[in-house]
Amino acid sequence: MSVDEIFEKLLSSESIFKNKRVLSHDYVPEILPHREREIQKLAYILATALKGGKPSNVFMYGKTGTGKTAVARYVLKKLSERGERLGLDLSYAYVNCRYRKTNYRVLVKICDEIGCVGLPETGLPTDAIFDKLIRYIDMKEKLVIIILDELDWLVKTSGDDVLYQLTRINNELDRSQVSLIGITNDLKFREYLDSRVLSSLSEESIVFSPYNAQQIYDILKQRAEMAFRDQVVEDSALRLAAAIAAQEHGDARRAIDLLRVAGEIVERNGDSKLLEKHILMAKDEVEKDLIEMTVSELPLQEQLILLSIVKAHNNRNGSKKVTTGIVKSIYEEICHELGYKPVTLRRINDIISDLEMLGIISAPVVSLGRYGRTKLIHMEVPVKSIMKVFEKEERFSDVLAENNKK
DNA sequence: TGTCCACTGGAAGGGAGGGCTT
DNA sequence: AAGCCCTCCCTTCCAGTGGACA
Repeated sequence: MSVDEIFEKLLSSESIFKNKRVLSHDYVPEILPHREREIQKLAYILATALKGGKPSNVFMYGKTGTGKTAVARYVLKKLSERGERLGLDLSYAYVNCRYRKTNYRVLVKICDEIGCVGLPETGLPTDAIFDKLIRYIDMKEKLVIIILDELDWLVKTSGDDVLYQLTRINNELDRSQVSLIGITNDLKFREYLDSRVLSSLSEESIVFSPYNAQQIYDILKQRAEMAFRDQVVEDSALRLAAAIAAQEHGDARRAIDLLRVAGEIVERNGDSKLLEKHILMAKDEVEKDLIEMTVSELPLQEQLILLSIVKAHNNRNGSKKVTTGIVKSIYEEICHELGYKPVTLRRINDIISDLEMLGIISAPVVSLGRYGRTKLIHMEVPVKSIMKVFEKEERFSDVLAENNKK
C-alpha cells in the first residue's frame, strides 16, 4: 500500500473513534470512578483556599496509575473554577519531576506554569530563579498551589534542597501564599526526606490503593463510551484489558494505553470492532514501544553497559551469576573493540543503578560471602526488544556481528 | 569467631558545553 | 570579553559491609 493509499483509506473510512483525546494521559474526565473518597479529602483540605486561607500541604502516595495525578488535577481544576467565580486570585503549577530531575529545572517549570515565562533552561544561579519566583508570586495578592508529581525522582537525583526552600517559601512572601502537593509512587520515599521537610510537607496525607480489576473495568468502560463510537468495543475486550492491568499492580493508565493502542490497531487493520485479540496485540506493542524508546534514548555509556549486561546473560553458561564485576570486564572488552574509552567502576555502578531505575534490569545488592558483595543483575525486559534497538545502531555493528558468529 | 573478598555508595571535584550580567 | 553559575557526565578517594569460609 502506498502512502497515498494509506491516507486515502484512513480518510475515506469512518473512524471508530469519537473522541480519541479522552484516551490520552493528560485527559481528566468529569467523573473519576472509585476515587470519590480521595477527591473529597483533597477537596476538604483545599477548600480553605476559597475562604482566603492557606490550605495545608498535602502528600499523596500510591503506585503508578492509581489516579493520584488525575485526582489532583481534577480537584485543582474545580477549585480554580470556583475561585474564579468568587473573584479569588488563585493559580496552580503542575510539575512532573521525572522529566525535570534538577532543582533548577523544577523551579523554571514552576515559574513557567504560573505565568512567569521566558526563563532560560540553563545559565542562571538557582537562587536567582527562586528569587524571581518569589517576586513574581508576591507581585499580586494570590494563592499558588504547586503540585510536584513523582517527587521521588527529584529528591533521589538532586536532594531535597529545593523542597526545603519551597516548604519555607511562605516566610519570604508578604502578600501571597503557597501550598504544596507532593505526589510520589515510591512508598519508602519518606525515609530519604529531611524530617523538617517531611513534617512540613505531610501536614495532610492521602494514600491511594491500587484499583482492582472491576474498578479498572469501570474506568475503561467510562472512557470507551466517550472515546469510541457506539457498538465498536466488545465488552470482553474491556474485561481483558482490565484484567491485564490489574495484574500489573492495578495501573489504570496502562489499561487506558492498551485501549488506545488497540483502537489504533483496529483502525490500521480496517476492522470494525475492537475485540480481545486487539487488546493482546496492543499489549505487545505497548511494551515493545516503551522499551525500545527508553533504550534508544539512553546515552552512549549507558547503552554500552546495557549491551554488556545483555552479552553477559547470553554468555552465561548454566547458573553463572551476572555481577557487576562480570559486566565490567565484558564492558571493557566491548569498549576496546569499538575504540571507546571505558568509564570507571564507580561510574559503571551508577549506570547500573540508573538502568535499574528505568526498570530495564533489576540489580539488588547481595553478599556472596567469601566472594564479596556485589549487585546481582537480572534482565527485566525481553532481550529481543533491546537487541532490536542495538541492531539499528551502526556503532555497535562490529560487536554484534561477532556475537552472532559465536 | 574472625577474616577478607568484591564490591557499594558517599563526598568532592573537574571540565565541557552552555547562558547570564556587566 | 570576563566572571559567574548552570547541568551533565565523569573521576578519584575511600570508608563501609554481609556472609562463606578457614
